[in-house]
Parts: sequence; C-alpha cells; structure tokens
Amino acid sequence: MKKQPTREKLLDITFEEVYINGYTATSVDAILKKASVPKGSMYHHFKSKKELVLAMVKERLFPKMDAFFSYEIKENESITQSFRNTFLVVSKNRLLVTYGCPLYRLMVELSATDKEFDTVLSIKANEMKEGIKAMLEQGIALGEFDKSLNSETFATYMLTSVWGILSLSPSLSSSKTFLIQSQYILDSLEAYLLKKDGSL
Amino acid sequence: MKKQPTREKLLDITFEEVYINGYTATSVDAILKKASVPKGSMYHHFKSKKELVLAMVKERLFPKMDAFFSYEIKENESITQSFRNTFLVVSKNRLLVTYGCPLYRLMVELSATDKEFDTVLSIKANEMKEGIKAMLEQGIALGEFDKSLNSETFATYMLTSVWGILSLSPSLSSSKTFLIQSQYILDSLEAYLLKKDGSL
DNA sequence: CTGTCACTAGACTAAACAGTCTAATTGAAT
DNA sequence: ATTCAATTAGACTGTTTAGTCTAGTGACAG
Repeated sequence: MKKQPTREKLLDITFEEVYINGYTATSVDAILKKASVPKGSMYHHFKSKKELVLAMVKERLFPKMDAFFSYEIKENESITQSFRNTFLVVSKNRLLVTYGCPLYRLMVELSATDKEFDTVLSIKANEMKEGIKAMLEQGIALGEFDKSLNSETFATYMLTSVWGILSLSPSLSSSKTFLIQSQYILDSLEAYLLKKDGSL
Repeated sequence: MKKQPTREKLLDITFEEVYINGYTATSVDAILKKASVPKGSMYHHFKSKKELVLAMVKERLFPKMDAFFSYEIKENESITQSFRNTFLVVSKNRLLVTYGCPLYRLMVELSATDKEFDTVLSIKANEMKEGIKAMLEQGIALGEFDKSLNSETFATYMLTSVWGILSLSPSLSSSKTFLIQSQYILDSLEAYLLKKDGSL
C-alpha cells in the first residue's frame, strides 16, 4: 500500500465530500482533515477551494462519467436494448441510485449562481446529450426509429428525466423503482418504433 | 403601501434567497439586509436559521405549490388533457422554467444530509405523487387508461422526470423545450391509453 | 397618564471559514 | 555530500458565520 500523491488524494476526497454534501457545505478544513493533508500542501497544489473543486470535476467527475457511459452499440443489439442495458448498469450502482448523478447535483446547486461552474458542467451535460442523440440518430438510420423522432429534444428528455428520477430523496429511492421508471422512458420511445416482424 | 409585518417579510425574502442560492449559501445577514430587518427581530420570531427556513417551507413554499397544482379535472376533460394543461401552466411560469422547482432544489441540496429537511420535504413530494396517482386512478376508473397502468410508479415517474427536466441549467432551459419534453412523458402514458372511437 | 409586554435595535461573541506566511523537510540532480 | 527546487507543515490572519445580549421603543390596556 504505497503512499498516494497528495494532489491525487485531495481530488479523491474532494469528490466524495462534494458529491454528498455539496460545494458550499463542504469546507476546505473538512477535506484536509479527512485526507490528512496540511493546508500548505493543498494551497501549493490549488490556488483556491474553487480551483480544487474545478480540478476535481475535470479529473475525477468527468472521467468517472466517461468510464460509465459508452454510447456504443454492441453488435446485433438494438438501440433500445442498448439503452435498456445502460439503465440496468445504472440501477446496479448503489451511489447513483442513492444520491443521484454527481454532475446533476452540482448543476442544481451552482449553475444558477456561478457562471464558471455553469459553463464547465454544461459542457459535459451537452456532451452526454450529444452521445444519446447520436445513438438515436443511428437508430433512425438503421430503421429502428421513425424519422419523425426529434433526436435533439428526445435525447435531452432522456438525460434530464433520468437525472430527475435518480435525484429522489435517498429515503425514497431504490434500484427497483429506478428500473421501472426507466422503462417508462423507453415506452415514450415506443411511439417512434418501427415495428417489423414479430421478432420481439 | 402599508408596512408588512416583520415575520411575513422575513418569510418572503427567505423564500426568494433560498430558492435561488440554496440553503447553505444563503446567510442570515443577507436575508436581514435585503429585508431591512435587524437581527434581534429575526431571532425574536425564529430561534435559528433552520427554523426560519423550515417556517418558510411550510408557510410559503408549500402554499405556493398548493395554489399551483390542483389535481382536479374539469368537466368534459380527459385526464390526459388535464395533465397537458398543467404542463402548459408550468411552461408559462418564468421562475419555474428558469430555476426549476424550489421544493426539488431543496431536496437535492439537503435530503442526503439533513433528516429533518428530508422528512418535511418528502411529505410534500409524497403528497404531490398521491395527487397525480389519484388522477391516474380516476383515468383507469373512467376507462381512459388500461388497468395494467401502475399508478404509483407512473405518478412518481411523472413527478421526478418533470423535476429533472425543469432543473436544467438556466442557460439551457426554455419554456418551449419544456413543453416538447413534457409531451414525451404523455407519450409514455399513451401505451396505456384505451383507444375508443376516432374522437381525438 | 402609566405600566406592561411584544417587538426592535444593533453591538457583541465565539466559532468556522478561506486563505497566507515562513520555516522545515524531502528527494532528485550534480 | 551538496545544492536546490518542490513540497510539507501548521501557526496565523482577517472575514464571515450563526447566534446572544441588553437596552430601548411603541402600542395598547387599565
């Protein structure tokens, strides 16, 4: 168990603390205590609390999300099935089901009042929307969905409604209810499904 | 323009400040300054910041939401149309579209870390779910929806997905995109619609 | 007119906050 | 071994925070 470099340890602990408590409610001192890092070290690596958290967003939060969502469709798998699989993976992630999407939580807390956070977080949100949009368009191109499907607005709908469902109070959320509700999202996609033979 | 009683003025300003900035990022001093109320007066009426905000939740936030959502169905109006009307009303509310639902924002910020807030806010969230659920059940009873519709989970889905859609970054939200996306929610209800004659 | 009590007023306190400073220590290069 | 820059260490500072305290004010009942 070799010693983790200070900067990396700080980013890890900052992710955990800010995810659960939010940006404002997380104090620098609390992060330092949990990480067992003295103040001077932190302010050597980061010029302020905000810089620390912005670095955490770019070097921890974003990579975590990139690793989670692939937007790739496996061979012989329909786009619908691909979405279903992603929902299944999400439902199995205890933290996501309990506390919601960390990107979304930060957006809700900070986007209205902090332009810099809003810009950075919106870029990732947009990237995710584009990923979903590309999948939907692939589905249209392959004849799975009707051309009348507006991939832009439907992608945004899928993304934000999943965020909303996930961000229920921890006391009310469960992986089972998430799965049922994600099915309703797929139901709304059904309206654009081009039924072929009775293969399903 | 008669002078507003101190307590009432404090609740009004507290609602505005906490709605936009959140609980933690709103300081008592900021509220007092904006309301032009001295500290002693506030601590005469409320024993702490938390009590002030809890009172605001009960005496401002909840009544505002009660006034907004009726869960009543007009004569000769289908349940589906009734939902559509509510979405239309929501889309016309600038604050809601810009900043999202104030109840939901507070839940995202506090439910994971504060049991008391979680309890109080969850009660209202549950009440709203029950209101929607009752409408759905009325729709089943009147033959508008199929009996296979799970009113409990679908009501939760409607509520949380609307919250998610509304809580997009202010820089990305608009009343038009909200309306389009709320239509997708109604699309998912379509799967349970008992089509009758060609009256629609 | 006077005593009472709800409320106002704002100076004050102690703790928590983000951020600074200088000195000590480390590790790598020479 | 010596040098030197990168890092660690934590005491310190100034500000903001929620909350206290005591003196005063104003309206109203007797």
